[in-house]
Amino acid sequence: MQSFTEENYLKIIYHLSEKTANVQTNAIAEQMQTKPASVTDMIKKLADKGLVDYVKYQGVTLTEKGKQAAVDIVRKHRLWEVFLVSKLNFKWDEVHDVAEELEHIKSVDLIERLDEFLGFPKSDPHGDPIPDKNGRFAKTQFIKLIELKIGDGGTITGVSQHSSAFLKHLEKLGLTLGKQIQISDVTDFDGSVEILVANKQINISREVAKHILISSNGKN
Amino acid sequence: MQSFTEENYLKIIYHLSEKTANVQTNAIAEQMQTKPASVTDMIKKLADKGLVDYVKYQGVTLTEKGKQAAVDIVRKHRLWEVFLVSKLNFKWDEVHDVAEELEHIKSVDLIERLDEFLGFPKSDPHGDPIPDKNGRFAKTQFIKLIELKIGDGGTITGVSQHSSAFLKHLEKLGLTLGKQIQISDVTDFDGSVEILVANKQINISREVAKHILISSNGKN
DNA sequence: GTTTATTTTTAGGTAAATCTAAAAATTATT
DNA sequence: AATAATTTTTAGATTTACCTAAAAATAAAC
Ligand SMILES: [Mn+2]
Ligand SMILES: [Mn+2]
Ligand SMILES: [Mn+2]
Ligand SMILES: [Mn+2]
Repeated sequence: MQSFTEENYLKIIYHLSEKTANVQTNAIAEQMQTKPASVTDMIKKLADKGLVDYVKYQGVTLTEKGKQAAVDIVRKHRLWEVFLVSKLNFKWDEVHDVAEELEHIKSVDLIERLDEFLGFPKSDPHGDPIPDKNGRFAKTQFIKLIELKIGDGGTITGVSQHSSAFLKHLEKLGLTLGKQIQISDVTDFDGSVEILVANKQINISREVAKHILISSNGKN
Repeated sequence: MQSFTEENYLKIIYHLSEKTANVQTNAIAEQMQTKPASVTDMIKKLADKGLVDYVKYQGVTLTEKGKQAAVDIVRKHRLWEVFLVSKLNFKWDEVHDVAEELEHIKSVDLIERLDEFLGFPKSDPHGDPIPDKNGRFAKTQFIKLIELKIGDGGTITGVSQHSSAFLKHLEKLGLTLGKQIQISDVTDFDGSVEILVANKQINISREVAKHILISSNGKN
């Protein structure tokens, strides 16, 4: 059984592992909003518990056991986010902090029943996939909106940025999950993208386009 | 903002306050499953924070501020218990430990929305009243089943014992909240009580009868 | 009203998770 | 390859919530 803090470390290491195999001390410290010295201490503890493989100065990788623990927390986090949005009418930009606490409630029964209550959702309010109780993810095929060509279209199925500011901005633009979009034009000057959504033409910055994930219908 | 531990202390002091005005160190230690020395440490901290009034060797009483904090936790605990039973199909004997964790989630928004989602329940699965967001309890008029006379009847509206063993036993006897009962006889020999419930005569021990709360219809 | 028992507090210490400041290892730059 | 910059680790403290053992205060019994 892990402490809250250990669980938070495991989850962060898990997410950082998607970018680089060996996760660095400083990267963890930044995410945990703590100091590198503290991270080194915790890494040693996690290594002792067999949750990470650790070679001094070389960063860490999750062991199978550590990965399972991490995925379990991700599962809980995302299921709670679904609960907050679909049952308690939270907005998608309001759920993260609360889920950050709820994910640590320890009861296998609770999370299985919650999963059932929610109808076994496959993704959370930000489009992120929810692993099943065995830790398996449904395969997802996303492409960044920025990578689409003029004439390409698809459905908004996720975001790769979870800040409240970004999510509120998308909402104002009408760019929420499930919306159909099509690329009308790409501006040479600033890389901004002209898209057709709900029969309206809107312009979004390159920065915004980078963080919208599309399940593509291919060319049109 | 209080820590989990501080919150647990406040809640326990609150419950013990219902029996005696000045709550003793040893009583707190027993409930917290810790040692009296640890309790003294924590009491000092709570006194420093203005949550309890403390006179050495004389026990503690909650200040207005401490009482509010305690009632707030009781509110969360009971609302979560309702959620677990009414939405996730937990049994009334399975909810306590999980609610013990959930009650510490810090989000005013969350608990107000949960309250609304549950339809502003007035009592929890054990019949205990749920304070509103201002900390006010609806008045309740309970009488212990053991105190009823032959011929008296009423509705089961609460229990004063929350152990899983007791609750499972009640369930097996068909003595759940809302059931109508009437006293048929009281045995001189062992003080056990003969009652009529759902058209059946059953016998319950004095010990069981002590912990069932009835809203009485008076004599019959 | 002493003596005894109980309750409560103090003294001193441990473990978890953090910190700052300084040392060591690794990586990048000339 | 030597020097500089960056990253990471150690050393030594701090805070929170505990503990045990011993001392002090209060309550109960004789
Ligand atoms: Mn968390
Ligand atoms: Mn999410
Ligand atoms: Mn609790
Ligand atoms: Mn209850």
